[in-house]
Amino acid sequence: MITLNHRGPRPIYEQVRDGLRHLIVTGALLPDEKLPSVRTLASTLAINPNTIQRAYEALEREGYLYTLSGRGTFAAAGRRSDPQRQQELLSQFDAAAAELLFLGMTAEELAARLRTRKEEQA
Amino acid sequence: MITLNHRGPRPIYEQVRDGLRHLIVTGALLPDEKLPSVRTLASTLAINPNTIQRAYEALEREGYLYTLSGRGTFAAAGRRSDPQRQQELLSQFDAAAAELLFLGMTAEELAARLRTRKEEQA
Amino acid sequence: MITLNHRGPRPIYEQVRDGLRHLIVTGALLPDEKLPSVRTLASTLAINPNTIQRAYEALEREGYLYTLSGRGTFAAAGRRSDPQRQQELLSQFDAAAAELLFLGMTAEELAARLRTRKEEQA
Amino acid sequence: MITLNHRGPRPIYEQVRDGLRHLIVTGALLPDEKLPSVRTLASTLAINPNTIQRAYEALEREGYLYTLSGRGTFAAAGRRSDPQRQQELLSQFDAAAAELLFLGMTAEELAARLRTRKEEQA
DNA sequence: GTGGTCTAGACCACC
DNA sequence: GTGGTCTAGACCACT
Repeated sequence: MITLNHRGPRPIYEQVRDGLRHLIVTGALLPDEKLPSVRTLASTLAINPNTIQRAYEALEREGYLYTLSGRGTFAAAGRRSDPQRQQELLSQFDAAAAELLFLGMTAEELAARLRTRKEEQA
Repeated sequence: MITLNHRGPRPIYEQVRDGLRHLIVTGALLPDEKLPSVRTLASTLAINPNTIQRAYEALEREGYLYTLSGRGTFAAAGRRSDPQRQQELLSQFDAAAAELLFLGMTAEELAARLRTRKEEQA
Repeated sequence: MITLNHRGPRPIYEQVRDGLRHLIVTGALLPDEKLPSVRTLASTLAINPNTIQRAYEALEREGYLYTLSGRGTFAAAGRRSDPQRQQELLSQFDAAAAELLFLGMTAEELAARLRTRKEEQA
Repeated sequence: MITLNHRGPRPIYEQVRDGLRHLIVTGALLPDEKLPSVRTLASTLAINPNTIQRAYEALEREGYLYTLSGRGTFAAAGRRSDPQRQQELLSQFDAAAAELLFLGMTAEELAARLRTRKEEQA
């Protein structure tokens, strides 16, 4: 489920986009699983269908979703492409890791956390 | 060195704050090392001293800096505890890791990256 | 060989048509070489024979193919004149060239690419 | 100036996007030149501001435009980045060139056309 | 003034 | 039914 914060500066469509992306990359939505229709999700989240549409469109552009016209929207399988996005993620990963290490966590703790994550997704 | 992006929506002071924090947590600025004065850094980056001041204040509030009045501003040492910040960082770490794993990276690759990072900081 | 993208909005028959035209104009299919039958190609590509038929008809209309009834379908030779198509191709050529030059490629690089292309076809 | 075809399958926002991109890459809009405001261009073209906004948004994502908040939208300078777009353009360039050569144009004619293009942009 | 976001409601093509 | 596009009109933050 996706929770929205209507206050605050983050646009709703970004929150929806990031929430859906999270569901996909963590395996909560399996490859080729159908997502709710634009209208359904819109009424579930109590927002306008256009806003959902915008999130779907962004995720399709990024390759996390695909559309079969007239049939619906589906989760894509993982891939190696888009080096730019991968670079951005590695920067985020490094920055978070560096600060966590600075704050006293050990590399072993973080590696263990990685393994847990991997198992959950598998 | 800190690079600023004057275009784009991110406020300049956030970019300065994050850039300085990055220098501190990666060990580029050692504990108790003196930072450039507000005016010096402002002229180096060609921006308003108030903007620098705001970044310094934020980092001092977060505990990454301390100020000795009349002497200057200095990098703090790690090992402080701010559970909220730590929680936020772990979320960022998990999110980036999950997506990188989805995109085909292995947990081993990421763990190796952690070790490299740790050595650079040590 | 022709690769089809079943996702995405482009009709299949257009993809087949463009793929075949590409084989012909690059010399992969020589003039008067026999193309696979509608049924054969349909089963190779795992799509409906009607779709192949539609692509063949379009290419025959454009002059890239000819059909001998009862004998099969054959690649035509070049040097035909369809000023409208040529105009369209020149527009595409100009547009792609302009953007590539804008992105930093040099006219020499593109001219060299033309020569390579010509040699492959010869 | 941009001409729109309201009939036909091409979405209007794509026509606007491609038209503006063409103005930028051919040098009709110089780097850092201000584009008309969303509302102005919308009324000029007699379409809804949201449609213009969508075109501007796409071009900013692609790096052909940049926005200074509250100030306006400006043409970006050429760059080398986005290898994916460059690859796509090279494919279009090759496909158009191959068919033009097949139809009887010579590599010299096309190279001369490239030089003309380059001069116009310079 | 500028761009950015959101809502409401409509129409289309495809299945 | 599905996604995709467009219009109309509103509100926001920033300069």
